[in-house]
Amino acid sequence: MISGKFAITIHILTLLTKYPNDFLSSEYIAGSINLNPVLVRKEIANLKAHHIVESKEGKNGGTKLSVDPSKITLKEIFEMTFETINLGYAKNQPNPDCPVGKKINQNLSSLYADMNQKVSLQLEGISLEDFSNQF
Amino acid sequence: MISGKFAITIHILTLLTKYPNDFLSSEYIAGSINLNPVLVRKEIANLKAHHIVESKEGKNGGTKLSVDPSKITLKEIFEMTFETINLGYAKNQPNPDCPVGKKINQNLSSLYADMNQKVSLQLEGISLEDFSNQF
DNA sequence: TACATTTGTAACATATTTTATTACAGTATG
DNA sequence: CATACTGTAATAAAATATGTTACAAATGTA
Repeated sequence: MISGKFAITIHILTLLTKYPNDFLSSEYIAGSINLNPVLVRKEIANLKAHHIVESKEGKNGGTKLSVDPSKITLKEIFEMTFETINLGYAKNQPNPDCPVGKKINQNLSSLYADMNQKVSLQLEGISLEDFSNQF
Repeated sequence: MISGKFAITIHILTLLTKYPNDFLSSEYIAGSINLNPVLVRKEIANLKAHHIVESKEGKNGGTKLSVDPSKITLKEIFEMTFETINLGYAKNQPNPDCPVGKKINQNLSSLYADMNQKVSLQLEGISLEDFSNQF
């Protein structure tokens, strides 16, 4: 999994929104992000799985948006990248004999769930078109 | 830097809140978190720098809260751990000749700033005491 | 048809970040 | 003065993220 997936994905989608009629190659996109084309293709594979872009193989191939950028929000993009807001958990099984250790992850989970809800509400209000218009 | 700093710090502070009259050793705290005591001491060093805990060296030493847990909020704790909500940036200098590459980080920054504001508002409403009372 | 170009994907390599360990000087307690 | 702590640096190990190479399959075009 790529972290910073969201940032990369937004970058890709913004480019596709700017050139809605062209199939952009992963090489071209990678040139704008300054990232390895293979990583770009991996993120595109994810977007394809969510049916928001389509690719054409072979010569003059590439990728283009397959949805209306005014119809998709940053919240959906956020969710497509499998990202969630969280500030970490106790990774090493905390001590179950300690009242705090026993419940810490559960309580953090519920805190993070609330954080995600707040952020989702915000992201829901921003369409890909809105975001792209800033450029 | 420790990631999951927030989670570790909250864990430490919750324990200290539960035993407000004792100096807890880093070994004891590490036992609840199931983490290396040195890492616990590093996080405590940070808390000390923010004057919210105090430590005693030597035999029977340890750490205790030095503030009223009803007076400190998760927002302050969040900020003490130097964490911010962000979903990544273009790390490799994106292409400045591309209108998107040129502004992507700036636009992401501003998006993330809004996210942080939303989250901060939420965390501001939860005191350390509130959080600890869940255990 | 043959060639060039591009996606799709796997396998592997490198770099970065996190987490853990070891070590030991300094400090308080009894 | 022995013991049990903190404080901190140096180092090691593990985990994660990112980059590279390679190549099959697809597709447009000369």
